Amino acid sequence: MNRYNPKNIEPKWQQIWTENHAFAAIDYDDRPKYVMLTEFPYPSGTGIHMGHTREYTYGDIMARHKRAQGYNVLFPMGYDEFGLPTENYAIKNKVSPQAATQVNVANFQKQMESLGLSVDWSRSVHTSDPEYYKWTQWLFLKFYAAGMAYQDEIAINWCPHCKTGLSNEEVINGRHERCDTLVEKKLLKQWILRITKYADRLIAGLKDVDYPSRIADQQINWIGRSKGAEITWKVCDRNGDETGDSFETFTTRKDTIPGVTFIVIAPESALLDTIMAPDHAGRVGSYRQTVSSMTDIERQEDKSKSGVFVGGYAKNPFNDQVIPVYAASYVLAGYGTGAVMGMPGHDLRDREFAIKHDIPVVFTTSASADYQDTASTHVYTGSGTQINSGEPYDGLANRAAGDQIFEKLVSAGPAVEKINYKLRDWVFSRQHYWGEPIPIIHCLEHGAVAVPEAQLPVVLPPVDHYEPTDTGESPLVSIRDWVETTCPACGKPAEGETDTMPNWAGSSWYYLRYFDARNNEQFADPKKLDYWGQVDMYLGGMEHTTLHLLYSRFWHEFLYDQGMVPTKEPYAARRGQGIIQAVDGTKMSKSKGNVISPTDVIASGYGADALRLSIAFLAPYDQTTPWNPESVAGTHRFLQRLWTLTQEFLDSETLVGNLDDTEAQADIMRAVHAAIKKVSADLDTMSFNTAIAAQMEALNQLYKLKDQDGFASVNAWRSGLENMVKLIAPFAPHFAEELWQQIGHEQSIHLAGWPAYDEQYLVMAEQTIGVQINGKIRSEITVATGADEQTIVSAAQSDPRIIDSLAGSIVRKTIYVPGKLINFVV
RNA sequence: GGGCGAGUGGCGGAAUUGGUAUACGCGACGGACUUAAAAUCCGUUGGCUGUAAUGGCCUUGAGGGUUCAAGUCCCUCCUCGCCCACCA
Repeated sequence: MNRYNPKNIEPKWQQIWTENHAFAAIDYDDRPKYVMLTEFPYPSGTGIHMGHTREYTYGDIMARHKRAQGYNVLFPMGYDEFGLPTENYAIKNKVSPQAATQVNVANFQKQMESLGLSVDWSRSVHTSDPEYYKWTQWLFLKFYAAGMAYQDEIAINWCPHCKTGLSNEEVINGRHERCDTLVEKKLLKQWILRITKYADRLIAGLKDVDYPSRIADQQINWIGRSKGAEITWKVCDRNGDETGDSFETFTTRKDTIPGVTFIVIAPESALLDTIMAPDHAGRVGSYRQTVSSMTDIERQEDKSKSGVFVGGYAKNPFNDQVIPVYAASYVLAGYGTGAVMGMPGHDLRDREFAIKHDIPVVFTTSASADYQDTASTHVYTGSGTQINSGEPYDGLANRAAGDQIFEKLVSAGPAVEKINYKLRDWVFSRQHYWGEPIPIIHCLEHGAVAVPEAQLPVVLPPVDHYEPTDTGESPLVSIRDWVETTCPACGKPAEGETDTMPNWAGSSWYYLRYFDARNNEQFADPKKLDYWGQVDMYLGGMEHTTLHLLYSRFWHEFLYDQGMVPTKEPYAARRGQGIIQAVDGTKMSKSKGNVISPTDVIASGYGADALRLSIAFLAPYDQTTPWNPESVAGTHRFLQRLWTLTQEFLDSETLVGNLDDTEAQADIMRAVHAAIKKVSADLDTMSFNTAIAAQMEALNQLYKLKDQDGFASVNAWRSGLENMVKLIAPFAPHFAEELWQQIGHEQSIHLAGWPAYDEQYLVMAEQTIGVQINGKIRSEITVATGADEQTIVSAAQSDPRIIDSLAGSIVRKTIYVPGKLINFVV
């Protein structure tokens, strides 16, 4: 009998699959289509890790399952090649990013192939290939033509280490998410995409797709839509004489307007110049200086509520009260109007500021005594009765009072309804070499002019040095013969844009390219876009929720508006896989030396199939869970047991005829069909761990049955084992392919279809019913399936243990749950 | 501070609409095979108790509640994880 050895069979089948193009997706095929997308990797120098392996294993299981079910499955893969790590690697090792990328991609390719992924490699895309980024540039020009891309000199997040601008999404806790350097502010002329114009659409679109609520909620929170009132305040002197200037504040708490006792303005705001009194200019100026010298994180961490009185006043439009205006760092320039009404009665930050600067506190909502200490930082923000607001507002519910106050101000003029977003426009320029050149030519006469379509792609020129410059300009600036060009509009000398796109550009539309990866005429043929339509399932990391996932939805919605894609949303369903932690439950990291490499596990002799199985068996797909090195041994053992049982059957098959033991047959069929039912249901809900458990259970059953009856019921055994192999095929494809062949099939198992279960095999002649007394299990009885309630009740009552337990009590009520249990209430 | 989620054996984790808690796997222990080890196979494995059996009691973070019946529903609290965060 031959033994299971993954080292012999895995490379063999990988080669056969490749040679036969076994997993090619077919355009316009009659079968229903299914697009199974996993995020494509950034080909770093370290190779694939457990996170990749988990994601691609899940994707492959689903792709293979759908294929078995008769779908025309597109399971593509590509490489997201542009980005800083490669550029930094290139600088350090004095190689070109192109060369480094090539090496890394080859390594990734090899490692992914060793997992046995059923990817259609013929469609793979490479974002740094000019044939690909030609279309990224082309799409950028569509944004530009539609007024969705613009240039502005703004204070951007600047990473002093990487010497590049960053989007808000790339700044985590005031640090650059890639290199952990403290982010500074820097004034630079930048290309910006108007993602804010799609804020509402990006929220509304979530209704049409199947995303887990934590992903949808996170996007909604990130967009941060809030509806409130914009109030206009007239600037005045301390006596209430108006200066003629005014400004606006935004609030979601209209009911607190009567309790506003001060105004705070962001130190950066130009508003201050019109409001501050000349004799306060010195103090305000030095405060502004102090604040602007702080990094983002210093400012965030400074909760001291520093600030200065600017010597100016404003008049409360509700009650004409004259209140002081301050400049304070806790007000953000970028959100709302950069000015905030201080309502220390019911806002914690305003209270803290009021306490520090001796400003009176007024309450507008009644609350328990706890909350009425004006020196306390215990602030009531709940609902209650309106107070201190005069007639007719006092005594109303505070929210209702707020609405009426707002209406009064609207009709009088100084208030208007306003919607604010936390989402900012997307800073799209990077001052780096290793990215798509932005296809724009700057002409003295015509300004920014799009590079004509026929001249795309604007190819990255070879350069000697990739280091970013200290001036904040891209290294491309020094390639003069690349920069110097002519204006497409007037033909006069002009300069090409030297900023490149962020690494999120190429990944914003890559899934569309898989539909038509080799098209030289269009980014994709509309007919193929129609055929493949939406991505049916998109698997990826939770960390991309407010980055790549949001960006690509934005691009797609824009393309839909341009009539370039047939669907509003790119991804019909999205799931995020959990993280595999190190054995000790901490994050795997190189510095801790606790990284488990999937390639090492495969090489150790367990093979890819056992690895895939153990990853899928470890925990529910979306759960963070520690790696258990012993679990591969367990799944390997399971494969080996299935292998051995099949070999034993094949060896015995010729020796024994079919003895047609109907009872043994029924047992075999029941065990296997129960597994078919469970595994099929679990695959639909991505419950991979229980799908595998069900197969293990069935195998344990089969071993027991073999010990009892041997292999005499040949037909049942053959059918049972074939079905077991079909069930394991999506999880352990090489293993299944090999066994399938040994059982005697010539065609690949991926053409064998998915088994259907037959309910008739699942019906048992007898069933056990739990017998409870007052809800506690006291015994169990075995009755014929389908026995009526009366039979079961009397069977239970004649059970010796129940007779014992019931002795001396009166049964008041009997509850019978069909097929499950019976409960006597005494 | 806001949003989302979780707490079940030594460990990873199971448990349809409330209906026999601890499936499956790992580990551990005992045994078979072996000169020995690995591998493989068989058995035991929530806790306490000890009348050793068709036994009793307890057990899903803590406490209360609803119910014939609660890991599951409700209330109060504790702990942990993730994301966002001076967003008015």
